[in-house]
Amino acid sequence: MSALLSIGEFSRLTHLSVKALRHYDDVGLLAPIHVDPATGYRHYASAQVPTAQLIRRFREMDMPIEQVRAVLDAPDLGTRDETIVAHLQRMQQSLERTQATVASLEALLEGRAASLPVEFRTEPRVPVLAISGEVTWDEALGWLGEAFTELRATLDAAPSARAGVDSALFSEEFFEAHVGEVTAYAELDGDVRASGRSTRTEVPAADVAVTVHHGTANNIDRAYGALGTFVAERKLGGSGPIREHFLVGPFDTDDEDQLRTEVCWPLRPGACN
Amino acid sequence: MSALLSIGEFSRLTHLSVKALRHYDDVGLLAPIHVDPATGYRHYASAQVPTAQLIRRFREMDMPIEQVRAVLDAPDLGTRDETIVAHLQRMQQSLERTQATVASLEALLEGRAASLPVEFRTEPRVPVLAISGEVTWDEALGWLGEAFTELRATLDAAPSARAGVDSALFSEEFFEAHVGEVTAYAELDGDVRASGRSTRTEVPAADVAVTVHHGTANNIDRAYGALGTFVAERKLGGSGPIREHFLVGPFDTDDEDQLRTEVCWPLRPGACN
DNA sequence: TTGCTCCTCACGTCACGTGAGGTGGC
DNA sequence: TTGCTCCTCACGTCACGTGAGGTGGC
Repeated sequence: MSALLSIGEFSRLTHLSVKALRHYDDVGLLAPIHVDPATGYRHYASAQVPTAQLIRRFREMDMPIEQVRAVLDAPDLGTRDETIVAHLQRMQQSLERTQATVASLEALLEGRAASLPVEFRTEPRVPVLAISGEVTWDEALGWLGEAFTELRATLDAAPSARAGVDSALFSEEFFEAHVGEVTAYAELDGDVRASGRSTRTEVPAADVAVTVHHGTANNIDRAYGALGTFVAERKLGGSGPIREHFLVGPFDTDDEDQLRTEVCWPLRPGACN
Repeated sequence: MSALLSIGEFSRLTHLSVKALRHYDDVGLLAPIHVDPATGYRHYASAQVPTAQLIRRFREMDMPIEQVRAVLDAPDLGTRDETIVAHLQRMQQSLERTQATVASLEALLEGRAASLPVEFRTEPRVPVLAISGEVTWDEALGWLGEAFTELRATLDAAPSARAGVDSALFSEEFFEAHVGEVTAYAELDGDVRASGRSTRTEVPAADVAVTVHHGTANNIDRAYGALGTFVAERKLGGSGPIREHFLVGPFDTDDEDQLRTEVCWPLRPGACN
């Protein structure tokens, strides 16, 4: 009862272009039920129309082909729905990011410079509980959140051991290649037993220029720009990782406007003299 | 006063990767103010930081580089804001499309087949006022809207001349290549003077299978699938453009649920006997 | 027999990312 | 002098679109 359709007919039926159908065959997403061995002609079954319609809808939502395959191959409804919901959440987050970007755009377009007060400081060498890893730009916020959650769980065993706020080191490579070493850490005062990914180590001393960023991490480039410009124009720049101290972090408040992040820019040796 | 920065420093300052900065130089979006002729080393000015931050934000919203360039080069604030608003509207539309897609997904996932009643009909050859053009898939809805607006303006001069609802012909190529000839037309009863892009012509007779699609054009593939499957399984399929009659179209209602579109699938000669 | 449909390469698109292989500056 | 930073190709990615050049089916 299921009729055989040429690729052109199937295209008109499903609203997928012929080129797209050939591509879906090539990548094994939607293979015609029969291919003539002599001519290579593709023949689709009318029973494949619903699958094709699903594919078209998922691709219209920009779901990657690998994920479409995962949805189609899902062994049960729960798995399938999870994949779909995960994609929707990503779309939603993307929209929210765009909206936040638009909101932050106006100040930049009007040329309102973020004239941030800069101070100098010598950060001493301190013992810390730390988690390090190779992290990509896009996953950095999530990675930090998990790392601090883990550090906090470990520190709960010895609450008096913590001597500083959640902090992080970002390697130069992390900024320049958008993938590189990131270290989440908390300064220690007392003793604590490392567990999980966390290790006891030390953060070296450094002369730094410091400014405080107010608000969400999405706009922290403005503080970086102001701080880096300030340092560069005075020829004070050094090398080494950039530090951030989360004076008021996501664990402390749900109000993004209340967030406070200290950005510490490394100075060349002797810059503070 | 504006300091010179190496590409690495500028990267850390602006949060743009080194690779991205080189690319923006290659395409002429953000050129360093100085390039060492001997070594090829790029040197950026700290005064370029705000421009870089703008670029980063626009790219974060997935604005194409050509549009970012247009925004940066905008001769006045009005032009600039127009470009930005246009991009935001596209983002918004994309979101709305996704939401609509999600809504329509459930029926498909649950396998609820659209069991649409199909009837056969012989469409006679009729005189029409028509606008034709090569149209791409994505612009089709907008093109049809403009075409019908223009046809209606012309028909206003002779209101009694119209004999049918807004209709359209879609070439096979339009479905198979997602670009091809589309014709918007209205059947004529009396005389009318063609103007603008519109011409007086005729739509040929055709035996067709017909079903009525309820709701927005985004889901019309379901009617196509049901109708095309019906025709194919009975081996009735012919060639030629597919017709749509907008029984209740966007000019008639603002309620998407009220929309009614007749889809007419061409049959082979003699299929109606 | 003539178009027409379909086929398979091969390359282009977009905004970079990923190495490879090599040179100047401190 | 030794790394380190920076450089330029050349190619990969993703989901197709765009021809080019060629063959079977009605």
